[in-house]
Amino acid sequence: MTQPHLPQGTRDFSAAVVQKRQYIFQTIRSVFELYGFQPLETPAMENLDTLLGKYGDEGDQLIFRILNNGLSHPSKQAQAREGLEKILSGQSSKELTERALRYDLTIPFARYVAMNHAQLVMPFKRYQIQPVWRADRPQKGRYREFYQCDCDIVGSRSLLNETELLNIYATVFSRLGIEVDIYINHRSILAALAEICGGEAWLPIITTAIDKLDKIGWEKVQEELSKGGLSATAIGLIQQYLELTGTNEEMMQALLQLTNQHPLAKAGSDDLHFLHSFGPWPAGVQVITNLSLARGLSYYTGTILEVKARKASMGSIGGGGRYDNLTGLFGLPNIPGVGISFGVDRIYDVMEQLDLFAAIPATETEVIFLNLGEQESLVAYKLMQQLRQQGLRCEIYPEAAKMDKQLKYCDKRKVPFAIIIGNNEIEQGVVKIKNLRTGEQSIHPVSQLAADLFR
RNA sequence: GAGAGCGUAGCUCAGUUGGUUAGAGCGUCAGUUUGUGGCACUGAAGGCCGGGGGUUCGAGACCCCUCGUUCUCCCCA
Repeated sequence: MTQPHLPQGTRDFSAAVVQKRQYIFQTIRSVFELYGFQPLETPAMENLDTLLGKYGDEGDQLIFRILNNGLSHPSKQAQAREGLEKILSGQSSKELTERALRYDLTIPFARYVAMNHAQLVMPFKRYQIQPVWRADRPQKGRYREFYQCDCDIVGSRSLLNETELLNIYATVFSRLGIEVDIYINHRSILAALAEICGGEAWLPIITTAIDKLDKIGWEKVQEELSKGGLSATAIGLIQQYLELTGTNEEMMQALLQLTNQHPLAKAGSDDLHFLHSFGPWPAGVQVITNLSLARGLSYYTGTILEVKARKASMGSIGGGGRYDNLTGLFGLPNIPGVGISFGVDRIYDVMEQLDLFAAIPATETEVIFLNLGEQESLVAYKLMQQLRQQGLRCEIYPEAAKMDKQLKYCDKRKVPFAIIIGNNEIEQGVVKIKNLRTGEQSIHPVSQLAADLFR
């Protein structure tokens, strides 16, 4: 018998961790609801078809696939072998796997909207807090099972939606006490850049390269661009683009000059200008135009945003953007949408790094009844139930162990009060309350117990 | 998909250039104290040194394989 262990990249959460995580969930949920979003839950698994092709080639590789059942049945074996050949040659195989664990919450949401649009009141605002799974190699801040908290608005092109999302980010991180930079950029600006560099086809190469600027520096970005086949002139232009600095106002002006008033650049710059007009943001929150922000997911078409914690070493703790035609993938064209996501597991790690959990009130047991024997424990049990009725968190020690041991248990559990009911107390119709913090003991008539405890 | 580090008691870790019977702190259990915790003292239990193979008179240590884990790149929350 070997030691049991967890699947790679997953975790158990002990009581203290769960309470802190719940605090984060609750903060996010309450802000979502404050802004008028309604909850949605979707299944852990989706049909593989629903997910494939939505996240790029690398994303497809990271989808956890679920093996079909019943493959060993004689009637299925030939198909299964056929399927295996497909898998081995890098294709996907319906014969072996037709379902997969969800990779994010956005695509299942798009699937839901496509299926239910007739019933939905547009613009439709939903939030969703559920785990997602990715077959990534785990490392710091990266897990194979983690929670996302998404909120999206579909059926509206208004920039007020982006404004709402920025405010949701600002409110949540302000309430959690995390100082953040919210970076924003616009796909139209990147598209303009690509067109000037030779056409739309260059967009993926340019975006993936410049997205790494902060991490690998211009030299390496330049290398990657030239490997990707861009001309020296184009690379020179991109360099000028990335060197634009200053306030949003200044950057946008320089951008328009650089792109020769390209209409796409103008459109993007107008949007960013609008979003910047909504400050000031809460203390500790900054909204910053970052022209090197690109984001990998290909379905974004408008505003894109990403959140980084200022004082922590951690990748992005949130991200999102506008997509014009996500439900088009499921046969429902022309439904625009915009949404953001919170990465709870990374937010937790950041808060742990920065020691921001101090203020969370714990919900622990307030009273433990000591067990001094069979008869005594029955009396204690009845009293305990009365206190529970009144909302006091109580427990009884389940075994008539030595009092020494029971008190040590109370001590370790950090319970503030122990109640002692033995023969003596029963005969006199009283209970003894011991304050574990001070060591003081007091005698109370049974009828007075609740009143005295709540005082 | 590519690369690096680390696996010794329940936990955190020592363990010298390879050398007797593998250690500490914390935790657990028992006792000092049969109805009174925290502190202290005494004692006990607890290890195939991740697994397999190899080198050697001798391996926790060195080599190979493997599993697990952490981290970096890629990508992402």
